[in-house]
Amino acid sequence: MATSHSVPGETVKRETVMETVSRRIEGLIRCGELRVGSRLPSEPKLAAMLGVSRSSLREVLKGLMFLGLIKARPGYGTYIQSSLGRAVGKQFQWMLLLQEVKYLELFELRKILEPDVAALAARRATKEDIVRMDAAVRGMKASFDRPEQYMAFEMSLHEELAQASKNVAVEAMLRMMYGALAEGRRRTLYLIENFAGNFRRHERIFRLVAKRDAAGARKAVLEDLEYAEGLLRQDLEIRDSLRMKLNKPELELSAGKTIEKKRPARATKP
Amino acid sequence: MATSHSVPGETVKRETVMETVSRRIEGLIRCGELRVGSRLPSEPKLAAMLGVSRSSLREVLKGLMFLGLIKARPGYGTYIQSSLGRAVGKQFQWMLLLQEVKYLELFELRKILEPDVAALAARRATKEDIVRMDAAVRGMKASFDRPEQYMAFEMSLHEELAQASKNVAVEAMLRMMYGALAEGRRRTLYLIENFAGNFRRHERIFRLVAKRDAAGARKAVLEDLEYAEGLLRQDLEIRDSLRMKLNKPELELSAGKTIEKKRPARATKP
DNA sequence: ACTCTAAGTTTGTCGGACAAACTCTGCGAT
DNA sequence: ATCGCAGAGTTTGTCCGACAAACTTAGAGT
Repeated sequence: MATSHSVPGETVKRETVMETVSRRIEGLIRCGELRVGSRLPSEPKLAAMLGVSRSSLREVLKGLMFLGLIKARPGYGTYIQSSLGRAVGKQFQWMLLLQEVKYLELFELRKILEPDVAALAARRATKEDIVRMDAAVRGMKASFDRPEQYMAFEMSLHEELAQASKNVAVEAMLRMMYGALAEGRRRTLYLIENFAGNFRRHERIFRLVAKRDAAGARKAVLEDLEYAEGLLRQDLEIRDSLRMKLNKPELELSAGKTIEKKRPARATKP
Repeated sequence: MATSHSVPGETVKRETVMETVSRRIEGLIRCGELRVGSRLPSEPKLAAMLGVSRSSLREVLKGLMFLGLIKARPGYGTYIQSSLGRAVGKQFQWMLLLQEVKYLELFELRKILEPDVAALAARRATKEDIVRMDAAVRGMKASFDRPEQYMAFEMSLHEELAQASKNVAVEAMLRMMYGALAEGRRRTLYLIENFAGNFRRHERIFRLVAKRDAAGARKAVLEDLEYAEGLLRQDLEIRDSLRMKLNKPELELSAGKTIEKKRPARATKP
């Protein structure tokens, strides 16, 4: 690498429109003109204000949409969204998809984060938080025969715990991980042969948090994670030994396959 | 697709082109057609393959660029990037900008993550990792009179520690935090009156990691973080008491005075 | 063998046009 | 007076075509 020695000419690196517009919008937020919930001017107006074309502006807005910063609705407008929306953490999903991150690495991260989060929750959870956690636990108990519903309630319990930590940064981090883990959890779902045991561990976590036992909650979470990690290791070993490859290519790059639309088929290139 | 008519009562919510294209590209990655370093077909070709216009495709690609998944260069092409590029973590910067996350919350997160990361690094760092960390420490020692350079070397040390943990997920998380913290660190820079003390704590961390003393490294990192947190609290108190407002609006939204006939005046009632 | 020009490819930006989706108003019926 | 519904108006979604800018590559010239 070492591309830092580009001494000759000091490559000016002209600012692209994307950077310009992004910086201007950042300026609007910084000076208080825009905040969470604010409505942006319509695209033609904003484009005129920023001195760029609507096409270029739209590309930037689309980028901000992917980041979950704004949300646009036809006929309504574009609004600045709370960053805790569901869009947070797409990057981690892509990393998993590209196999840059292994599931076991995510579990190691969980073992670092979640015990302390539970400890924070034990100290800071409000009565309302505890009520919602209780609802999640009851939901789990009533869903032993519906695995997907059970997992949904378990995820809900984890999210409530994150929220009870009263730390938005921690909550955002956990949301990222959970988003990435969602698929993995679906794959290991069939491995949970013992719902009663899983439920017992989670109920114990909830009870300890409700009792404000930070140390106990921390320990209980760690135990649960180590059990789940064991399941994942089993799953990975099975997959490794079988080497099953049932990937169905959805689209080949080398084929000029087009989607039929209501528009007349364009003359495909030679 | 053939979603021309919708079944009453079942809001179909037609899939937008953005979702379609994003899903198709995900499929290309999933089936192995695209991987890190791969080159995407040129925009006109890819647009034809996916059956969408280049404009729509470009908006999606721009979104993926904001996520750091791809990088485009004029006259060269568009390539799938490693997620560990610098683009990871923009979301956290926006969250900070929108004041949804407080700096103190980030420090709480750091106190959860970094001690364990240092412990991991102490166990897993390669000789090369240690050499690079040593270089960073030496750089710090030689930059007492150049604050910005000193901070750069300190940041480098933190990044090397993250890399030495040999956990990409952990590394990505830390990179996000550091990206968001960069601005905050710049603001608290003038508060570091004692570079020698700061250096001593960091050098101690490095020595413990090099000695494979995981427990010691964990404790040393926690101490450093608590010292830095103290500095941040001082800074915040000063700002709070002064209430300095020197924000210069870069652009007014209400510039368009041509709207006279009807003022929308949406109150955005809760 | 080297340099520089030229062509070709690819992304960046622009402008306009129309469709789709939504909000809001106002009219009419109950 | 209240409710329902159609219409107008606004805003985003998608498409098309064109040109500029930036880069790669190949070839001509020295």
